[in-house]
Amino acid sequence: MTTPACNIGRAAQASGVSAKMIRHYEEIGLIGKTARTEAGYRTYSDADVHTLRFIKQARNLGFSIKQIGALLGLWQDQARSSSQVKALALEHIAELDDKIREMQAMKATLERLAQCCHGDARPDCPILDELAGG
Amino acid sequence: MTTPACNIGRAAQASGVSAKMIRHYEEIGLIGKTARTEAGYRTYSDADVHTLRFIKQARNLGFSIKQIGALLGLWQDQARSSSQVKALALEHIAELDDKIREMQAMKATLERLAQCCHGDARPDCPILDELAGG
DNA sequence: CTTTACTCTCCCATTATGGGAAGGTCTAAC
DNA sequence: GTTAGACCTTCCCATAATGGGAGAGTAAAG
Repeated sequence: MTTPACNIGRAAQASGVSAKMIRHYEEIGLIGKTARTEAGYRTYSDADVHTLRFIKQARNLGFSIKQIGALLGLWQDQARSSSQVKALALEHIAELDDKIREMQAMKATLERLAQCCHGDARPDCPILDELAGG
Repeated sequence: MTTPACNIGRAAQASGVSAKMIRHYEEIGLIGKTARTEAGYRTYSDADVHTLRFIKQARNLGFSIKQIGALLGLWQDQARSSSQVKALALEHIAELDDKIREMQAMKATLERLAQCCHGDARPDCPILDELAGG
């Protein structure tokens, strides 16, 4: 039962990862070296495409490439413990939370300033005043 | 009244922008070409340092370099209208909001998955199942 | 003078993604 | 059979903002 293989273009379409990125992931070692035809074309089995979809999903959730490498390792490790996976997820949740809070603080400040700014033809502006250290 | 001038190190300390970044901002044209001593050392007037502090404040609020370029232009333009400044601020607020919402969505999904994951020594894990497209 | 602290310019790295060029290959239609 | 168009290959460049470090010159203080 030879697994049906496909080109990089088809793998890209099927996984949602661009061909450019698939090559990149191979280059940086996130995925193993891909099988090639005699002519040098990369070929992807269903399992390969599945891996790419996994990566895509993880990227959609904001995991970094490094984290995805760890997730892939756990995914393929039958002896993993779910606590390891959960730890990675919680770590990422904490990162997201930090960034969210940082941005919310920025947004709150900007909204306050924008509310104070009359926003008409006159030049005086509390936003610029704040930036200038007023 | 010659404005007291200082080295890049002092300007960095006084503005909160690293020397590396100050040079970079000059290179990309965010700030004008800096005055030099005969030996080639950059010198910064109080006004220059003030500009750097402005940039630092804007960075703290998450404005991009491009946006800061626009803000600097308005700051130095006596004929500006506050509506122009406000528009930039509102644009940036909208960007922040998009990113915040995106991250909150990621976080919500991850929290849901993490809650479902028992997080013990067993290998089965809904987080991996989700990434694998379960 | 010599040491120490500073500065200069270059080059490289990061993170994730894409654009584009120059050239080889596959396929379908003629 | 040949050819056009779609696809693939590698290689280089670019983005945004920041930093590290090397090698060489300069400033200031001992």
